[in-house]
Amino acid sequence: MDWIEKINNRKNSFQCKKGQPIFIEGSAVMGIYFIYQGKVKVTIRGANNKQQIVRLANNGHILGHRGFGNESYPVGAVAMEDSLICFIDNNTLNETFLANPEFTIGLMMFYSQELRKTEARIKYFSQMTAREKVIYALYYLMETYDLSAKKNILDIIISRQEIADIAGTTADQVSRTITDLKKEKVLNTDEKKIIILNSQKLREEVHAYFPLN
Amino acid sequence: MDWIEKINNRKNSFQCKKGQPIFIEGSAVMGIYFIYQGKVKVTIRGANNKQQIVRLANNGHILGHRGFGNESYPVGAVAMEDSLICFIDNNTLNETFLANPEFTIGLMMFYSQELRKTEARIKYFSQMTAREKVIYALYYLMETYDLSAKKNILDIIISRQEIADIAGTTADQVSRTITDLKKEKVLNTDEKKIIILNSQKLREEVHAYFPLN
DNA sequence: CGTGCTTTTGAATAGTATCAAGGCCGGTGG
DNA sequence: CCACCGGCCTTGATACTATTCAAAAGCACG
Repeated sequence: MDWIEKINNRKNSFQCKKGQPIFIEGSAVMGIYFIYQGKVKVTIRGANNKQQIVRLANNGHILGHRGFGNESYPVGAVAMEDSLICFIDNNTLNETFLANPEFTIGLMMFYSQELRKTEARIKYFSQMTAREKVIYALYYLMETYDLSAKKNILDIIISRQEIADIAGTTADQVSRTITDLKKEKVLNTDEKKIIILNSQKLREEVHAYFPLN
Repeated sequence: MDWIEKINNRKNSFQCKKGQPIFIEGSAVMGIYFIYQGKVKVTIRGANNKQQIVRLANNGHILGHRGFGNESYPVGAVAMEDSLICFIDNNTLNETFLANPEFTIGLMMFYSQELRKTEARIKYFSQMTAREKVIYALYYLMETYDLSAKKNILDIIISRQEIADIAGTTADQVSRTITDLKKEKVLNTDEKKIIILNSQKLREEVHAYFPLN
């Protein structure tokens, strides 16, 4: 995505430390954000403050776009590691839209794809078993935060509870499933990091839910 | 939504009978559709061809926008009653985007809101009980297809299975829940139509999942 | 007046969340 | 250096919920 370059002259970036919020659910929309460098989780609160991770974001990804056209952000964003964030205020954004229709179309295509992915996730949540949900969460982590080429290590430190918040289940179930997967030699853990031994097996188990291939 | 007027000069409409597909999941994207008059369900196939309704659409709503920027539609659309559909092909659409930036921005805002709604639904699916899911599905039906003013009748003929496909549960559970709600005097059924007796009660039960109020 | 489809209801089963206890590890303070 | 503490992870037992299967009733249709 080359949006960052297009708006680079107006950049207004800041540092965000691990665990620190970038913007808070329900707060007023000031503009949108891009991640220069870092890892961010986008969350939404449910009943009894149970939180659900609706998206994971990586370098170059956009944040806060759900607030566009609304007064407040429907979701919150929290840095999962020290991150460098670029902020673009509403005025700059609107100017860019009118001056550069192709930029607008590009952003619209991004929305279209996000919508597509999100609706696919609804299917997963309503039809998968707990085991499948956990596997899908791991698969999602693998896709978003590339495995380090050499050792298939998931390059992120993430708690069981956070995996559960992605999968839509409990930390207990995540732990059980990971234990099972270790016994089946599908993955291994080392110092809080997850090592994928058999990504093919993971793919097969959730494969039935994907459209086509 | 006044998009229809803006593109009215290029209109290309056709009739679609109940149960008939408007476009099919996985088929090539030709353009987008608007509903002049009718009721449409947007569905996505899951494992073992279990289908999930991701959205219900009514007069004036847009269809097929998920395909934008992709080769094939990720979802399918089927008429739930005889409907009049307006089709706009890709070329016309692209011309309109470049010629009319405000139209593009308007459509982008629509995407933003759809994304917002869809992500909220993920929360429902991962945290609600079966009873709550059914109530939410009824609530969704009420919001989308206005209750006929006089008698609080849901103006749509819909099977238990279809309600289950919205709620993400089974037809059995829908039947049980509806029976319970009848005993609780919350609703009643009459000749396949659902009559809401106590919409306040319905709202209260799913209320805890909504952001703010 | 059958035939087939949907709805309803019951019973058995499987799956999941919850609760509780124990283990592991890192940090803190004596 | 050791003891303690708190957080996170793991694992077992339990209770509950939901799905599945099966059967019967209702209904539309030819």
